[in-house]
Amino acid sequence: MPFANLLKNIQKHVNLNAEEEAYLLSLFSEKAVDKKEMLLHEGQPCHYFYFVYKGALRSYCLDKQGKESTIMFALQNWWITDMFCFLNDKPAIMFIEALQDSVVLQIHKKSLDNLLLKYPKFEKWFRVLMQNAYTREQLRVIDNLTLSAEEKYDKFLAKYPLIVNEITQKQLASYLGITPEFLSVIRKNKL
Amino acid sequence: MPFANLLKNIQKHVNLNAEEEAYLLSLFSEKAVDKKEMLLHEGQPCHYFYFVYKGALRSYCLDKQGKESTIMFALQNWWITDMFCFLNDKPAIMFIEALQDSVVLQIHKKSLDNLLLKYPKFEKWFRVLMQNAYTREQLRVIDNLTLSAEEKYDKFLAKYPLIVNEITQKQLASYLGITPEFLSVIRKNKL
DNA sequence: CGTCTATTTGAATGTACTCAAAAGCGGTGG
DNA sequence: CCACCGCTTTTGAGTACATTCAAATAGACG
Repeated sequence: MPFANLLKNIQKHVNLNAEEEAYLLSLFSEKAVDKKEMLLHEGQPCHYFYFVYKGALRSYCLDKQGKESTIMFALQNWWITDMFCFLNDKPAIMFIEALQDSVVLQIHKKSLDNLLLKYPKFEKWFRVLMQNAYTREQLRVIDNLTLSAEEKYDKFLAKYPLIVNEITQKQLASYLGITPEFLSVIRKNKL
Repeated sequence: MPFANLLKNIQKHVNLNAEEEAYLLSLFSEKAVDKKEMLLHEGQPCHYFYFVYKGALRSYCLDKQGKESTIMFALQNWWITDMFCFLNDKPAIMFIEALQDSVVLQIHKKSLDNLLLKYPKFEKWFRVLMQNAYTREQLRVIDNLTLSAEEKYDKFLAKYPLIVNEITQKQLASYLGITPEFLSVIRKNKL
């Protein structure tokens, strides 16, 4: 029942009648992604917004020296895309890869635009998503400005205990903005 | 004409008839803030969302050691508040201070809620604000993860040339996440 | 003019990085 | 099922970027 989770997620914010529900679901399609497969590649158009039905994904970007920075991890029931490029029809600046064999429900940018035009009640749902995303990123900025590497690591563990099992140390380091070597040292010092 | 700017700002996203316009404006009130005056103090309820009609504001928070971190600067026609606490009716974790003698147009959280309920078309306006805020913060996270202090400084100058004139070096340093002393060195090396 | 804060400068320090080598682990194919 | 390959993790030495602390100078404001 991939769509049950999706509906539940959206109905937290909007009450839907049968017609709206049917129309909404008609816009999503299911897509399986194998572990290590890329859902989005830097430079490609970013046409889809993804709901994680099952599995785990990661978005990251590369700087000019080839260093990876993880933007976010997405577990079950999370949404993920390269939001800036999705919203502005720009070529992607990020990669999105599957950390495990996963299943996503994807909606095309045009479909989302149509949805919001045809049924403006969905505006609220999307607004709340953006609100939450904004305040989450703002907290992350503050943490990056004020915390030491070790404190950032501790906070990540406390905030996202489920994510830690799905990712490598290198991926976590690239989310925290430190080197994998140094994260290794931090972990050793905890023992 | 403080309200003309406000209207123009909102009408970029929503077309309003006379009734909607009148209702909207009835929810805002004008407030003058002197330089160095606080619009919001940590721990206080954060009931208002502010539109900068004139002047310049800054939001920042203090960590446990008393170190300031600037969250954002807001010039004319920008919006500012402690968004997380505003949306969730929590006590503020930030301060908002006037950098110059300023005038803001403020709307109460309850008024905004009523506005969105009564005229759902405003959802789109607020959604777009949140979208832009989100993608901006995400870029800032990426910059913090990938750039050196000097690169962050250069990027800030390029992106916000108008802000630089309104703020002290200490305030800029606390936005970039470096010490004022080190920013002084960076600047000296440019000459 | 005097006071308070911001900025500059420099020396000593620290946190985290780079580079390199070894060990561990997971997946793949024979 | 084991052996091998590639990637991740560990470990350590040397280094760099940025901080801390302190003192001197400059600027802003009443």
